[in-house]
Amino acid sequence: MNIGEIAKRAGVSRSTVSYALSGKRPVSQETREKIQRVIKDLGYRPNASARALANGRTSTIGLVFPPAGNHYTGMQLDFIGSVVEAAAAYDYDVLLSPSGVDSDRSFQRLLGERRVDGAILMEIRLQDDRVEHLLAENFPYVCIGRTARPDGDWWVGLDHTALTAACVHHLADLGHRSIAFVNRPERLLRAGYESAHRGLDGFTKAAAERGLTVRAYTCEDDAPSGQACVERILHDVPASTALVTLNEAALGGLYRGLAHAGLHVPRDFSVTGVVASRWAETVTPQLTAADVPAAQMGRMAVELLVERLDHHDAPPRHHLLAPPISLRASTGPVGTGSPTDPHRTPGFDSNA
Amino acid sequence: MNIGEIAKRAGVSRSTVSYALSGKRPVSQETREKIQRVIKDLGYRPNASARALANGRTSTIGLVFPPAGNHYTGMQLDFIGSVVEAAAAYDYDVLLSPSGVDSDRSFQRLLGERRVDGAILMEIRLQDDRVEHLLAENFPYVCIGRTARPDGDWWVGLDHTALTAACVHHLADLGHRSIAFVNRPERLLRAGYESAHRGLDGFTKAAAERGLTVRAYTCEDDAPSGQACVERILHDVPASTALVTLNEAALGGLYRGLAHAGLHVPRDFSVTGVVASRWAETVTPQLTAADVPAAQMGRMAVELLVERLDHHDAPPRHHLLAPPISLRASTGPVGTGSPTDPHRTPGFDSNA
DNA sequence: GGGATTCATCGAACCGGTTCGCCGGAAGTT
DNA sequence: AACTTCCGGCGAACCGGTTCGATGAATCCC
Repeated sequence: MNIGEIAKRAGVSRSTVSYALSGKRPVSQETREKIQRVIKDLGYRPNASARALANGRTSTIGLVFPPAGNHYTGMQLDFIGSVVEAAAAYDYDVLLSPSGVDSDRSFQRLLGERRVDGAILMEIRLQDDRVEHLLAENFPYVCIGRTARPDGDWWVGLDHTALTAACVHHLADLGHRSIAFVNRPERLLRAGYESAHRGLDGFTKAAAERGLTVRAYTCEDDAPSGQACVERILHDVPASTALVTLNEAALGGLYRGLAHAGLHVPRDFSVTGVVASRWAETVTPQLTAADVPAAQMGRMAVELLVERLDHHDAPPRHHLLAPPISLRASTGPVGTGSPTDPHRTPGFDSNA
Repeated sequence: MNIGEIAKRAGVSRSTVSYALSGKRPVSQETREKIQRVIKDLGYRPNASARALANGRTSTIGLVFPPAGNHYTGMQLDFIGSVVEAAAAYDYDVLLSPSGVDSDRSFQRLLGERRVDGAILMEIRLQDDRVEHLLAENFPYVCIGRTARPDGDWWVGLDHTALTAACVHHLADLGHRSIAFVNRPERLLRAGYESAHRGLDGFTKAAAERGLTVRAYTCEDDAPSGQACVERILHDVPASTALVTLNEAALGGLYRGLAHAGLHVPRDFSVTGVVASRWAETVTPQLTAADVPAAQMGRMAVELLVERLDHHDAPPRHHLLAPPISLRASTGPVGTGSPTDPHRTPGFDSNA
């Protein structure tokens, strides 16, 4: 069922069918209606590959995000969902590419073989070879996150530096003097993930400003690691009374670790960080956090990309977001009781 | 940069370049090397649209899942991740389509315009018009979930009936006599989502067998709704001592609701259900649950689809999974104390 | 040494759309 | 009546690959 078949049955040429569909040249009322009737009867839809080949656009955007194996976080889910939804509104499909680096086969497929018109990159690194590559190729893209040189680039990002600093100030204002930082996995920090780096920077600087005792940890993206991380924190600095985290996936484990140590949140120990509100509200007590507006960021990324695709010479644009801290229930003033004096029996989780 | 350019620079015809690349006809060592050198120098990669047009296959599979707006669950994330990863192993890309029903524009784009070679459908309904449509069109697909008529169909699914029944028996064995069921949102139940229906069936039948007092609830896919749901449960049947849930996204809220009511899990109240292990381990105490092997299911779905694509006349296959209940820490024998006698102060979550 | 075989390569057609240039006839102008 | 203008539609070329049949040279066999 192709355009030739439609043309034949409508008794016109292929080009006339094409013009009737695209409207790029006038077609008489009469023939247009005849063509549309045939199309409807046969349930014809133009072949996407042929169309893409002819006009050089696939109407597809690539969403590049690191591979699984390790875990996905809920925030990534929010990004994916909002990107897909926003793209649909602009009549774009979304192709998923699980690539962390330039050299990935998947990345080459997507771009080299022109499967997509443009790309949205997630999990940006400060030095990101994917970005360098796209820049060199002049391939349209938008980053969710920003590299070390964000000027003249297309991105939508969070001001992690400001956000973690705000968390520190919030805790310092409540009287906390010894605070831990729970980062993303060490592997990601080493690889130069921007959120991990900028978050750590903001934390460190703000802590120095306030003269706090701090210690930074890395933690895998899962609950058991979060629990283990809290154990390390309390072992290293038993006087710790609060933590700031970027690690959404470990959050449940952090809470569990504190509960096992007999520490009540927020009475004995405060927890805050940078987390999507949807997940911050999942834990009990609900997390006081800088809410990551993941859905909004996904939408914005699509909007920027569409703009870039529509106007090939549009000047670079970006959005830097710094949402305020939402006060929920996981932070409070430093308690008077010793944190090693549990208010309830540790180890109530019998098979831990 | 196309195949003609490569041919010209290598001093051969276009067809020779094509054969050198595909290996479908022998090409002399000498010319092959020359061609490969030129290709490498120019960084050539064949255009995917042209290739798709010529050989009628896009090397892309569609992943059809309901739109956002409502929330995505973690389980869906696991499916998406594992499908993408498995597809990559077979050299397929994954195109996301946020469509719940046949009539969605996105669905029509994907299939009618032949953007994909096959589709994987998520969130199956007992009567699913998408499945009917694909069946009628003889379009290759695999369902994650099964319709009311699963015979002769391609799918990988969970035996929700058996799983919820197992949860009931587990609780009954522990002495629970009054159990609540927390289902997915009412909208989904009405729409005929298979997990919601089969899960409810299994729950109801097993409860009848064991002569238990039960009550079933629907609950939106988020924490606040979970909390509200627990309040309803305790209001309706104060003597309830356990619940079974299919609602992963509400889990955190269910726990919070119990905590607010002063009920300790598992001493005063047991919780179990059907949840991916990754999320079951997030909550404290960790959830005793039938672990949804989402990653495995995603892989299997891709394998089935690839088989179907490779052998167009392959007989229908499916996998029905019924993972055992993983005993963690959220269920226990019915306590001796009255459940309305809190062991700790309710409302400790100060801004709830 | 001539006919059959093998091998590497080429040219042309095709996949299913889009787009450009052109043409024939009706309408409008003087 | 002859000349321009306008409109609707047609045919051919093109996008960038794949694939089939044919061709010519080298090799083999009796």
